[in-house]
Amino acid sequence: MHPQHEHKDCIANALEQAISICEEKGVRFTRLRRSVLELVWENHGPIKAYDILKQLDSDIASVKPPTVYRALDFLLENGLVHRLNSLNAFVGCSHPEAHKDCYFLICTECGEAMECCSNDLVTAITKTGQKNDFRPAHVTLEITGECADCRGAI
Amino acid sequence: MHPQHEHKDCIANALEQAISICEEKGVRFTRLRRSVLELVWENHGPIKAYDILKQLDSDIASVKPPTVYRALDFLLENGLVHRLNSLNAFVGCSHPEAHKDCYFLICTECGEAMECCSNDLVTAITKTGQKNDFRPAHVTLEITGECADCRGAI
DNA sequence: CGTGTTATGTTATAATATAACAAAACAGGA
DNA sequence: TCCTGTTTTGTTATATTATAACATAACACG
Repeated sequence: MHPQHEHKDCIANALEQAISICEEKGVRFTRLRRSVLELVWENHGPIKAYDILKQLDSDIASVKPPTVYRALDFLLENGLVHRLNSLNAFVGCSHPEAHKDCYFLICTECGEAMECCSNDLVTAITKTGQKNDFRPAHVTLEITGECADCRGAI
Repeated sequence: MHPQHEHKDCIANALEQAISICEEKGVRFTRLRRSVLELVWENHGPIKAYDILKQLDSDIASVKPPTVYRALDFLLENGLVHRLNSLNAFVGCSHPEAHKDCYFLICTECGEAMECCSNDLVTAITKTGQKNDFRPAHVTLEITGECADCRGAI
């Protein structure tokens, strides 16, 4: 699903963006929040809260669930990560500067989640809202299936 | 969100459809499965597994979680209910004869979930799959926001 | 350097879901 | 009918995901 790119670069890039976004918004990008975001990106795919917990635990001493959930809440609120409801998992947002409704192609084979935007989808959803006299606040669109790589590999 | 219709009718209708679908598929629509489907419909909105559990418990003696989850799994597999991932809840499918990808407008005010189908959305999703060389298996599309009734009521 | 605010630590527990095995109900042929 | 394999349900235990509530620490800024 992803070419063999320098993943370190995208982690570094995500962190830099996070720093500048938080600065701009006047919110604190603390060490903990940074560590969590880092772990999310290092994982390179959807990661679960308790897996973050475990990984933090090996670094720092005895981290408890609320610590992780609070950091994740912060990251969600500030558009730095997305939550995948169908997996109870989290992924880094790949365009946090313009964080908005987007959708995910989730491969059930390799577990990767590809973040996408589509104007067609956005307009379709907007129209839908208007037709039903409904004011959308948040969209969850998750498509599970098989990605090209995994299909090819069979 | 829903006109004052005879809700009993739609429960009865849902049960009849369930019976005929199960018969057609050669699967067993047992008393338990029927009770669970009934409770889902009676609730008239998304209902959680443990609420079903509680309600069954008052009827029959001491129902345990697996009982409910197994019945829900059956109903999901046979297209009789949908699962709303963003709520961890379940709703009856309003067109089980043609159960397929559809989406939900979920009002955060009244909690109702409106099931919709939209060809525009289906085509947009299909196109998206093709463009990304991804073979979609299942689509979760849940839009939270405010429905006309609730907005009007303010 | 005090003080209010924001963030983190800590304990406990709530809410959601499944594994694994036992008992029962059912279906279909001998 | 009754045997037998299959499907369903019961039961116990436990895994997984998430939050409430209150204590302590870190920070920001006058």
